[in-house]
Amino acid sequence: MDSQQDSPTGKGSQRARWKQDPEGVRSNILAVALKEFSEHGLSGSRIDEIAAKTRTSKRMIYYYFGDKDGLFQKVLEEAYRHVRDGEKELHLEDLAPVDALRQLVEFTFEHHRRNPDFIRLVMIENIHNGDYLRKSELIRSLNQTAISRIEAIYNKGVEAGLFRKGILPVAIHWQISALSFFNVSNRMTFSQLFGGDLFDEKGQDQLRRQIADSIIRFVSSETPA
Amino acid sequence: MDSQQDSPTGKGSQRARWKQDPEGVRSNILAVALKEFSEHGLSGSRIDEIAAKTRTSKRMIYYYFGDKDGLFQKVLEEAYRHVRDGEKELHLEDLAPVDALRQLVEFTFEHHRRNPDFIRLVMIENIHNGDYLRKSELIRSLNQTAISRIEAIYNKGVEAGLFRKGILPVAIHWQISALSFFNVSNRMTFSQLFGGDLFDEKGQDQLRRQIADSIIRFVSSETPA
DNA sequence: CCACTTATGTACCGTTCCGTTAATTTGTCA
DNA sequence: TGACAAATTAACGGAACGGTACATAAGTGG
Repeated sequence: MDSQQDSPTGKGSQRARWKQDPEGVRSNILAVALKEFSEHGLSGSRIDEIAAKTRTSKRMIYYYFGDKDGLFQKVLEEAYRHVRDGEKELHLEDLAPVDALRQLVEFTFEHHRRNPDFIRLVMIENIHNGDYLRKSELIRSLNQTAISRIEAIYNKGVEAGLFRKGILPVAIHWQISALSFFNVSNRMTFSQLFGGDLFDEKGQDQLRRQIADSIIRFVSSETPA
Repeated sequence: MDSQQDSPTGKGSQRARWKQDPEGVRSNILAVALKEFSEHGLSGSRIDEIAAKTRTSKRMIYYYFGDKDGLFQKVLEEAYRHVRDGEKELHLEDLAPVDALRQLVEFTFEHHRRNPDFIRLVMIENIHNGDYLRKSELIRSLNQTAISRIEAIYNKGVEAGLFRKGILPVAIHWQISALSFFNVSNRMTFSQLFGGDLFDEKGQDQLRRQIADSIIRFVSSETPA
């Protein structure tokens, strides 16, 4: 969720020191809209409010994105891309299966934790029955790597006799996602109902290790130390 | 989310065959509003639309609930009460720790699955930073039983040498909630990104057993059969 | 430097939507 | 049965909001 200062169209931009800056305006709108949507939801956000926080005018939003739905659609796509990009920092190829899995779980946990805007956007998208995701070819293509990454680790672990057979990689991914996602999505209500101890810095460290343990135990053929 | 047919004020009602029916109207509004809010969110819902689906008029909503926020507040409280009531069916006292825990997990999983409206309401409440929950004295009081129920099972398990020490009951509850909640809350996006196999009847049966296994393994001192 | 496309700002329109005003009907109880 | 409170209806006001019309500036290619 940084971007934005690269106004004069970053990509090998031949045209420097311009007054007009389509790409910059576009991405500025997207950044503001992401924040606004993730804060207030789709119908809770106001186009006028978004426009006001932009460096440009309301007219530009309609010029580039057509309407409110179109804007939300693009915001969602941009957010998915940004988050999936972040996951590329992860390199697990030469780790032992158990270490790789622990690494993956803890990374996912932290990654979600650092991107609450994205999480909230996905919550909102789920409230809208995934309608905007459905319309996006782009996004579906970004996600199969998550499964194959797990599959590689899992298969390696099974071959080494460390993991038990018969678990679907997608089920492992589901469980990792669930725990990492819930940690952000339901923080507000959970901490109000059951106290905030799990969510301060120390609590989160414990939780992160704990869910990594949990996932490892889940797939292990024996109890891990 | 049944209720509602008990119009002539259910509670040992002395006044039968009435034309006016305050309690009936009130609960009819709440039922319609629950559905509407859980479907469209707080700002996405229209008071006029709710009123239209009611057996009464818009004015009555304001008469009984003040404004939109007040209505949402009461809907939330009502939903929590209803769901917590449903949990009273559960009796685990005389089961062995492992069986009790499995029972509790599978029950929670199914219970969430059967109450998607409630789940969606909680998602919405989280998007609004838990503001409405915060204002409700009522709700907080309903929830401590969830923790003590787990604590009883866990302590029994530890004493019997079946469970390992050093886990917080609230962390166990957190994990059960996360898995059961995510299963409903993120169904739309998850199934679109990774396929729907986990969510048909067979997939859900497997998932339910699987997460029960997972929780049990998590607390166990040894690998379970 | 001119014709044409792309980008941007201003002012405005029609509708939706929350909430209210004012009056009426229904029931209570002394 | 009549005074008073509770419940309910119909119609409306006014602000908020999504979207557009129109004018114009900035940039491009010939």
